[in-house]
Amino acid sequence: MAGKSTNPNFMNGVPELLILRLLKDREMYGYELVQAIRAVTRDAVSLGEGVVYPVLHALEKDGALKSRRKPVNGRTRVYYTVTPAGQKRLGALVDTWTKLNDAVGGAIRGGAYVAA
Amino acid sequence: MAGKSTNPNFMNGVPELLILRLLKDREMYGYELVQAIRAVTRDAVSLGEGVVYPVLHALEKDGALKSRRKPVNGRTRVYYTVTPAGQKRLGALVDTWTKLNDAVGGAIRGGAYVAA
DNA sequence: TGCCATACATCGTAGTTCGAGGTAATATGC
DNA sequence: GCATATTACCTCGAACTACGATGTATGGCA
Repeated sequence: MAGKSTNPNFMNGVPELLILRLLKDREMYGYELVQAIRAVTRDAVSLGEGVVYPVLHALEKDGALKSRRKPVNGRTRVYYTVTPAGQKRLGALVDTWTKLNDAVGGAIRGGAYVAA
Repeated sequence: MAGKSTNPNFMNGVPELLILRLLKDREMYGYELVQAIRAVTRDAVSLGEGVVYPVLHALEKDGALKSRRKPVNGRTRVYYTVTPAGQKRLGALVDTWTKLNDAVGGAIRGGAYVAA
């Protein structure tokens, strides 16, 4: 119920945010994203392929991403780029994240609840 | 799929953290917590009773909280306090939250991945 | 008396994330 | 030439959270 030795439960929504953010800088493919996320968060966040691919598909279906297939060395890679809708979505995500962050951070530090 | 007009999806695990944090300062009852959370986060986080009560029950079942019933003006309130186990759990939660926060914050701002 | 706030609680639904597993092709080591 | 690891895609079932709706009951107020 509490003891899941994998990623913590604050993770919800974070994969989507991270993926959009990384793709904003440059075109990438799924397998590459998996490693890029580990690298950019210095292993603090480690998403498996079973997380990344479904998010990618969902985002594309929602029109936030566009994909193109590109054969490289016989293997086929699916590269993703962020659409304008995706940029907007990323902006909203970052905004919400920041707000929530301030609120929770304040609660952790501030503690004191001044009753009416 | 994306358009949920309620709380964002970063919320996972946050209710538990917030509840433990508030109860660490002083004994409180469920209904009070619902409002305290709104107050302390300045409405950035708004948890319904359908969120707070189940979390309270789960935490007590896990030994992180202790409860006592106290009649006030004919109504019965269930007051909760944090156990040593709960304190430890809160500590771990805050730690994890902070780490994740740094990682995601860095990814949002930094963009570029600076190896070692 | 009717209504709202207090105060507890549970249920079904919806959405995420996770690990495990499955398919292929290329590169590497022996 | 052959086994293994790496690259690269993908899907599935299980588990968990969080949510709104709903239900019960009491006290205060008009």
